[in-house]
Amino acid sequence: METNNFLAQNQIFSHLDKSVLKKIEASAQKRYFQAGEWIVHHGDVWPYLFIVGKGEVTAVKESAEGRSLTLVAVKAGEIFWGLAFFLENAPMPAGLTVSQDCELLLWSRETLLPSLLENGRLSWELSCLMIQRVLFASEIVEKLAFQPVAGRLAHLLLDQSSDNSSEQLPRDLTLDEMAARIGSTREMVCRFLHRFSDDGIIHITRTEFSVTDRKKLQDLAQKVK
Amino acid sequence: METNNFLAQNQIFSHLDKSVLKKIEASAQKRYFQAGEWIVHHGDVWPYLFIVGKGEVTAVKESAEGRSLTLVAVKAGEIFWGLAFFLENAPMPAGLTVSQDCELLLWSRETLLPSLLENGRLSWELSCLMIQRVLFASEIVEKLAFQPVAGRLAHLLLDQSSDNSSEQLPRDLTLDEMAARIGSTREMVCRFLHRFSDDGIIHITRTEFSVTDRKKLQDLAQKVK
DNA sequence: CACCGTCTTTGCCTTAACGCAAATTTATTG
DNA sequence: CAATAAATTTGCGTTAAGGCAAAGACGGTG
Repeated sequence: METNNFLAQNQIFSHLDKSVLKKIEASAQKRYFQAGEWIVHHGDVWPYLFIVGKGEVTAVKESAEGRSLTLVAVKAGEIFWGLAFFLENAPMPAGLTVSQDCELLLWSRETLLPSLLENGRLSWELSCLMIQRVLFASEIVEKLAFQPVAGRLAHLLLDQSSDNSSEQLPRDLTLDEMAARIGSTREMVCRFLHRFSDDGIIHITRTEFSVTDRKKLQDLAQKVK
Repeated sequence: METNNFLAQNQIFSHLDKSVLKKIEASAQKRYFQAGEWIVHHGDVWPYLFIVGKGEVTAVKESAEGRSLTLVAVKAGEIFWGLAFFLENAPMPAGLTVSQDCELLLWSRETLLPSLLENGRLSWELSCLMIQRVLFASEIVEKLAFQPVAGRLAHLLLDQSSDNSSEQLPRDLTLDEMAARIGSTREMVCRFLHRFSDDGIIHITRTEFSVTDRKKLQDLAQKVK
């Protein structure tokens, strides 16, 4: 089974004995979802922890009036959970939706809890993982509270282009998706993209974009006005 | 020692054997701080976990231009930590400051980690605690992203007055402090307080306030425009 | 190729939020 | 009680952000 290998590569499970790993692996359910499907809706009680085998899952908050905010994208090899996995009967504060067709390996609370209680290291690693997510949330808060839209967008563009300095990159997010990630609207994103373009910071076409002045973009992202 | 009892009352430690508890308790340092002092500044690497014995500690994010956002208030009996307790060399994403003279019982990473690794239950409880904090952060995000200032302020007022329906309550937060909790400014808070008052939702004097129309206030807090 | 649905772009207008400065009130301390 | 500091309140002007609507642009698909 290649899955064995797959699990062992994960930060959380990597320190377990082979035997324990096998037991845990055997107790997992495999589930498949298609892009656009909801795995869980906001408010549901969902006591599962999962690792993404293939594809991508995103956690999304939604306001009554359709606006939404993407909190995190969980990619292949990464772990995520329903709140009720930890806190019984706690409803999801955000929904989970599938951004790319995916395969999940998931455990219910009852299934995994015994292993967690027996293995201090396993629980510890889980704590560390959660801390990383706390950190991530903390950044979102900071940006929402202090950075104006321009700064948040600049940040997003930097993430997207990572280090690929000045290459042409496909625009694989729609304006609505970008807006959802930075907590704004389609129109705002569009305007700022073109403003950046006018200022010679990025170059943009309908299908591609490239960062021409990475430094200025970083300045914008830093400016914690 | 009454401290023994104190620790045992905590969610995290309550399930430990007396012997383990004693060992953990013995390994803690006691530290005292005065209101206004900083325990750690944003950006510092601080590998400690602590429980508040007396007083209150708050976690605060600050922008370059003096504006600040209070993330959480840690009260007596509650636990908090520096990021580096979990992630080596990770700098604090927020500072910790003392809102009321306090006594902390704290452990360094090296001190407590062995106990965590040995005791699955202890690590697990810690995970659960962190999840509660994640949840809290998630609410902050939601409010910042979707709720206008009025809604966030309404929320704060409801928290402050908890269930004490229509009693007169002391105004123990300054406008600046309120502003810091909802991510806005002194002036905004002042204006909305008086607007609420004009609308007959609250009654307010310089030193006290009371909620006269709890339902309307809840409506405002709900309105996830 | 014509049609449809989705996405992007832009102009125009409204509102929310903020910053500054000044006036006023309250608290504190010698 | 005077003097000073801190906190509150208000007016006024500015900017950021958003909503609506209409006009392109594009990619399919029949």
